[in-house]
Amino acid sequence: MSARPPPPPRPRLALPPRSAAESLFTGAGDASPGPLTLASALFPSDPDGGGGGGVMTSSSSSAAGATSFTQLLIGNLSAPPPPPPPPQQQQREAARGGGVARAGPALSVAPPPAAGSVFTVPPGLSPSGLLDSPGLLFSPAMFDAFDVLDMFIPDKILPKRATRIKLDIYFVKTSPEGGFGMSHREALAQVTAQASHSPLRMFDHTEQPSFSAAPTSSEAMQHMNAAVNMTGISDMVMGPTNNENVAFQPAEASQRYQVNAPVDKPADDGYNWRKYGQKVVKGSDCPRSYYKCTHPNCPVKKKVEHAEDGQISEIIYKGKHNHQRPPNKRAKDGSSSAADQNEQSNDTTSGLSGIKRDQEAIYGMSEQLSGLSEGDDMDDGESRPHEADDKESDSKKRNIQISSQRTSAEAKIIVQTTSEVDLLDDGYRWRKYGQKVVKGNPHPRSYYKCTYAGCNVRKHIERASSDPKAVITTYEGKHNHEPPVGRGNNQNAGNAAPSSSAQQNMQNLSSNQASLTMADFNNINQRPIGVLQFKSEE
DNA sequence: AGCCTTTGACCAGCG
DNA sequence: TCGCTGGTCAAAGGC
Repeated sequence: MSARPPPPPRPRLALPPRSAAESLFTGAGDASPGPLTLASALFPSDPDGGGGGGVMTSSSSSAAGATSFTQLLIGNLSAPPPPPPPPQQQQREAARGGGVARAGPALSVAPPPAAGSVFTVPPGLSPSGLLDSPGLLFSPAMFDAFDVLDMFIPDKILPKRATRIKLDIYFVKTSPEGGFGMSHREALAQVTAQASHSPLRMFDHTEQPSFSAAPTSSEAMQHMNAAVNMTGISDMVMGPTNNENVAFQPAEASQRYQVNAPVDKPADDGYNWRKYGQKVVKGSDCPRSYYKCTHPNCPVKKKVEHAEDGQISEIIYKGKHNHQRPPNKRAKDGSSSAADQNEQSNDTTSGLSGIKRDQEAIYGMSEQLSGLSEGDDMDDGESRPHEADDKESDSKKRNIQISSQRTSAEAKIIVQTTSEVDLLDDGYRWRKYGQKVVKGNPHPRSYYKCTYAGCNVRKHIERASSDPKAVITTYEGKHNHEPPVGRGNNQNAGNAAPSSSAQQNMQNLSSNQASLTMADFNNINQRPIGVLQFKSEE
């Protein structure tokens, strides 16, 4: 062991004694604990509590210096930032923790130097900056902290360890280049927001809590405005400056999904469908319609569920078109469809109304993402339907299903892909508030809520029972805010600089980032709480 | 005439 | 084996 300069003082996070954590799980009150409340509860001033090995532990005596999480943050923010370590040191630190060191702008979460140490933040790094850091990546070793959490959470709630790691790697944020083009996750988030421009309706899911995401009038107004100003999915996907590809960066898979986003989509998805069945499915009073693509030998089907008010509540695409999009019927009478326009140019504008464009965006996104299911190498551009022939087998293997859902009350988008990280890191900040293992699927669903104050958007992430790598993310509600600075869209314009002042940092932190911080640091901690929240919130 | 929807029946998977 | 459920078929009818 070569002598390493003693690191500067770092904030330390410590798990509370078991009793403290249990007190949370047992539900001390109806009110859901806020992130900082959780922080205070989970990171009490008493550092001598239980816990064990792992990243976040209280075994370190130096943890006595840490009081509350807030104080930790304050302390970190207040301390004059020492000069950042040289890049070599950062890399060493990243490698030491077993994490994936990625080139990125000066940001890495220092992995635990040794068992029994605590989660550390590199010197000069503010918590908000940490969260916003494109290069942020929690090392696998950090997930060992879940060992500690095993003490607090019943086995029935937590999945097996391996799965847990996968699930909670969600808060890993990767940036291969340090800079961010708009990723599909961000585009997806925007799609979500746009998808929800329509009046909202409550979803009632079987075997899962229904989410109340009733919009406020201000939200509705905001989205009305957004609808007016909306420029379409192409803007979302391509980013503000150019037609950059949208790169999918699955954490576990090596394939790189990529979308050269078409500009706009027709009101329908551009294909012709024939309804071949309708069924009332269990748990829903609304019928589900089954459609096939009318193109000969095209295997694509879609299921459309309707809400009670007759509006489409869910669309699930299955399969992939093995043909080109047929000419739009409307072209016959002289008006080219958006799909036609889309194929003819990259013009991002159309005269469609916001809501209609919204719907198109969903369909378009679905289609684009559906194309993503093809092949492992998407680097060369969009996988279009007519390219599917030689990739069909691969498509079948992946069995990617993309669905977009909208109702009069709520918008849902389901994307099943092999990438989990992308789906979680959609540009917004999420707090995990629950998890549930549903019948027929050994993998738990995870429930997330947007951490932005007053934002009711939620999403749940479900693993396919057949393929643990396949993740279905369902968005519910609509964001009443833009993606937080430093994540999401802002990443397109480069790396968001941390707030210049500690005060600003704390403001940001208290409103959003601290929430995410705690959600990230205590993902599992919050699960049981979230389960309890289901009842109280509904 | 062609295409689509409707709708009851049928099939397959699963517990 | 039986019942349940989701998915599909196919005849009939409508546009």
